[in-house]
Amino acid sequence: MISIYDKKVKYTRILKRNKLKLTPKRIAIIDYFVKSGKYATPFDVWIYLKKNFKKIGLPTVYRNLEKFEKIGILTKVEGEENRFYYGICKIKKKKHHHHITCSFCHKLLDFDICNFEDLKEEIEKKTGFSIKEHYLIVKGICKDCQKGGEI
Amino acid sequence: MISIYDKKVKYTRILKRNKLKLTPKRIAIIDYFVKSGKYATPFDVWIYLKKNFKKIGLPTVYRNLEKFEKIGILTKVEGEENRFYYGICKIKKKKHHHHITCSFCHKLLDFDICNFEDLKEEIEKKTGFSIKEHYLIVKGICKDCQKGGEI
DNA sequence: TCATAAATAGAAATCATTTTCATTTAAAAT
DNA sequence: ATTTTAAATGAAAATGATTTCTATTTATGA
Repeated sequence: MISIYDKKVKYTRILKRNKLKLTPKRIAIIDYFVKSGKYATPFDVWIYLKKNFKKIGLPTVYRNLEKFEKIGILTKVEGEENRFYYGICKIKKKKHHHHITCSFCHKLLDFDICNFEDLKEEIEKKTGFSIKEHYLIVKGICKDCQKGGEI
Repeated sequence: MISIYDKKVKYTRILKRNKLKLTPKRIAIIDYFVKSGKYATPFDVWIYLKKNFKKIGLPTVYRNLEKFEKIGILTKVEGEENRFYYGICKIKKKKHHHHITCSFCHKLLDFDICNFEDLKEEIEKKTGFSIKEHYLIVKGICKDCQKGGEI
């Protein structure tokens, strides 16, 4: 098990390798995701950063999340209501996976269960399409929300 | 096989039954979907209506598409780039189905092939979620675009 | 320490969608 | 057929997520 400190070091190294400058805000953003372990919207991250920085713009958050996705430390997932979520993907490197979201608290989890390949050919035959990609979006109630009312 | 004329009559009847007034614009909107048989964005529909009506606002299209979905003559599907598509669903009444979209021309088709039930329990066990719904989103190249270059 | 390219703030732009409100209209009541 | 009235509409403005622009600031390599 890697410590949170080691994780931060690790992510910092990735920033350097990708020639991204190491700014306090970037460290705070990574920190946020490492600590929470959850998926969050740019707005969520912004709210968190405002506690620690007098000046912090929402565009900065958007820009950095986008860059972090590009270099592979965050994963971008389409969530509820046309909003995008970012998070550190738990599934190992690029392994095919899908997402499940909680309808109450909007929590987002990864899982690597999928049986799409069994269907692919049948769908191609029926629709005439040549299939390139697929996403399975699953919604339900997460463990926490099943117990405790709303959140 | 029902004629397009009969279809229009049928949809008109549904409007009446749902206490929606029969306006020329509503008829034109239904007409559009019956004729084209495709999924389209509110904007697409608006462009079409502008040819026949001097005054036609985009909000009117949005409002009507929303109502038509509510009473069941149209299906709303999330498509590419945060846009929603509406169309007359080919799959019979409320039968479980999914959607496939063309990455080139954004065409959208329904298909009723799905093997999610085989996975459900496994995902619930792994994530702790109680699953309520799922969507399979498939992307590829449609028959037309496979042949003829771009569109 | 300095030079410079990258990062940032703040404001404004975008773009799909929704709301508001005054006007028009379909259809129910007369 | 005419009146009544609730629903439908147009036009403008609001919304909300996201992006772009530009001037200023800052991390970092020389």
